[in-house]
Amino acid sequence: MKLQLEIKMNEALFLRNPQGTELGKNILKHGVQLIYKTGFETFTFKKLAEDIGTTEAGIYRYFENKHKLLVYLTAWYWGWLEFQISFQTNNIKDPTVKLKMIIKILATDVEDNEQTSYINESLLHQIIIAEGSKAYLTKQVGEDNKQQFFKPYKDLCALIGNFISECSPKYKYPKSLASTIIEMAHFQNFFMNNLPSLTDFGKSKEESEIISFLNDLVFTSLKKV
Amino acid sequence: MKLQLEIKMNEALFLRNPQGTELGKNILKHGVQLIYKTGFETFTFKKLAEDIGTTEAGIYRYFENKHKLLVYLTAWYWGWLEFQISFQTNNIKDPTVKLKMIIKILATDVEDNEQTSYINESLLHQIIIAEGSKAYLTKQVGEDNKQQFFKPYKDLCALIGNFISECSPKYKYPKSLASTIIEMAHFQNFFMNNLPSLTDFGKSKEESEIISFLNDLVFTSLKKV
DNA sequence: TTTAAATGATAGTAATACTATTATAAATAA
DNA sequence: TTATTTATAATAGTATTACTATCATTTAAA
Repeated sequence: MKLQLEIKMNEALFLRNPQGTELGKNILKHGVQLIYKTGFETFTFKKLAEDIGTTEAGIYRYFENKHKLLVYLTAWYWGWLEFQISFQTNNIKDPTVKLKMIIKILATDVEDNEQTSYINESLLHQIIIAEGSKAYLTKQVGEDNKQQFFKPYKDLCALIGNFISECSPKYKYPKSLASTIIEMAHFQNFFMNNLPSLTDFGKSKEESEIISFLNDLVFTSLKKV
Repeated sequence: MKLQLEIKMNEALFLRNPQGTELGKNILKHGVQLIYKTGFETFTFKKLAEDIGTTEAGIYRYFENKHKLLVYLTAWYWGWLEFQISFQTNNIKDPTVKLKMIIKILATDVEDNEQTSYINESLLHQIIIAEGSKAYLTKQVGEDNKQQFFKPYKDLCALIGNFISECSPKYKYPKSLASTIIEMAHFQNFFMNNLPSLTDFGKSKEESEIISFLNDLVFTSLKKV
């Protein structure tokens, strides 16, 4: 049995549902590849169209502009990740164990390059590390937020925050600690690979060290006071 | 006595030293204002030229492109901040007290809008919060790093890392904790104001709470094990 | 089989991100 | 003081980006 995972996306993110057509899926697939390859700044719909073998106008029928595409991809990623987490931590009761697993999932490169989906999650994970913040670090963040574009991210953050509170009901900053974990799982990875002196992992470049760092950070904070 | 603070900048960041001429200073001054107002994405040299009352070509004589200007401003900011820190924590011996002060400086909005300098540090601080990461979240980060564009940021991080090690010599992740503090001082502020459910400060919107959060994060981590 | 939906092909516009040239004003050195 | 460098202004021009519009054709659904 091969099950195609279709993540329900916020309809305001696109003009035409890209998950519903061939061209749409190609936009997502090649979009991920091209953004990964060239970076978001130099990525254009024209280049993407050439890559796919369609026209610029064709892509504009799906996405209003490249910012929307980026927000779409990040939303897709967070939705996908929450699914991964709920799947992998299913049946685990101990919130401490659960939190540890979440940290590991967050900070581990996605290798499982399953071709089930039109989106290469491994590349998308790299995109989120390097470009993800740009989805909200804009002047339109308020508008975008009103339209619920960041809901998957906020949901994940809330989920993690709840486990933190379960672990340590008296801890005062569960949500901020949750967003810190998420952001740092990515930033420490980016730093390790690109600005290594900002981390303690520059030599080894092992993501396992990032996991240790985050575990230390979280579980000393939660040590029942 | 009114002393003009001139921060020595990496020469590869500009074509002509903007701190040395009137137009140059205007580019910095109005550049900060305009980036603050419109956001980095919609900011262009043309608009900046109109603002200043000069021409696009005039600005290109100082900066190769807007990315270089952003990197310049971030480098200036980190240089300025390190000066602020070394000034304000001078004569303090206890590394714990020092670290606390640094966290406070990092997470406190710059209000002191002194007109000594052509750069409005208060606005620049806001720019760093919202746009700062874009200086290094690019495909050219490796090149830019080779040219030492991020040295002021790395120096500050090293400085904080050293205080962390002084506080707690056995702590294993001083640099990563330092970069986490720096980044989170800004990100939690951005989240608090724009995506409040990612923090625990959405109601109050008090930066003092961010400081408490960071202090808790750091000093539980450093509790002599 | 009709009709609608999706795509392709082509064109066009305004703004962006630059480069180049030439003239002029202001500061500085001889 | 004049000569000369340095900084700026004025203008023009190009390639690319970020779109919008139109119409023909293919594909799929009713």
